[in-house]
Amino acid sequence: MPELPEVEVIRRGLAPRLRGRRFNGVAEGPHRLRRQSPAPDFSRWLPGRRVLDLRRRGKYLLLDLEGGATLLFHLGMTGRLLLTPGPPPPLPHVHLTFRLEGGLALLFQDVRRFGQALIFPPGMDLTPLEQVGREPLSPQVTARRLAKMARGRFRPLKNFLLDGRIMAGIGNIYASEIMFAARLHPAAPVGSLSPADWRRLLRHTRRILRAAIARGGTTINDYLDSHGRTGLFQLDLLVYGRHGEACRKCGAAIERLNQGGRSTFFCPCCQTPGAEQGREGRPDGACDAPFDNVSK
DNA sequence: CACCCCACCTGCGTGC
DNA sequence: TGCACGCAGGTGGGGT
Repeated sequence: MPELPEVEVIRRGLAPRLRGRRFNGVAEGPHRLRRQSPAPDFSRWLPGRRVLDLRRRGKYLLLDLEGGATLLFHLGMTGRLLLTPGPPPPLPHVHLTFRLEGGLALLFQDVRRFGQALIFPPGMDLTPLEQVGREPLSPQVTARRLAKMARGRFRPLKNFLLDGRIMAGIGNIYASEIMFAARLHPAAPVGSLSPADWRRLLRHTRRILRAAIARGGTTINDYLDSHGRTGLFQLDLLVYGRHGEACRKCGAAIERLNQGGRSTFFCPCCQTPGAEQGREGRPDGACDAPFDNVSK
């Protein structure tokens, strides 16, 4: 579930309440996450240590602890980090309960258990981050660099966007939204994009990620922030989950495509392969749609 | 190396 | 009502 914007919203929600706060202890649930440190490791490095800062890398959330240890979280598809002021409520699927000073409890709840919670002792490499690509919201990513990484490659644009080793943090929802905004077809071989395509793609990537953060993320089914609140960006989605509905720009029916076992949503009219040049300068809604599309 | 595919889980909506 | 099936925001390991 949580992509870059959702993890960033969680980070911003937790940071002011966790900074400077000491961990007391940890309790495990009956089931383990896909990757989860053994309880003795948490017990060794958490109790008595203060949280110095919270960082995000891609979809990973990192808590820097006093003394140099790092607590790393990944929320997988359905993970939540909930901070409760008092005794934690008896919620289902809570796999870790971190107790902090002042009576706070940080709960890791995850229905599908694809999430990760790992403690790294001081000085140890954060191995999960080694493969994480550059931050799309940082100047480290440039259109030129993306074009270079795509040169000579034939993989579909959608797969390229979802490849976290290239740009970190883009998931299935925002990939579709970004390609729609940039008017690029999800199956387009990445090596075929022009420099202008890459500039447009990066510009919309940043715009959409920032807008989603400002809206508190996207809640489809499960996502809640650290206060237990939903996001609002689902109201701004233009293609994701809108299979069969009318494109908001041209009226054509949004289509669903299966790429690598995952759904991609796109407008067959606005995102026609190779049609970009011919459309420059034309207003929205002026693509050559098949006819029964300005409807509903 | 580049790329594909499935496994890992539970829950929910749909259609028969 | 019940049941089978498909699908869901993520990685990561193994195969071609």
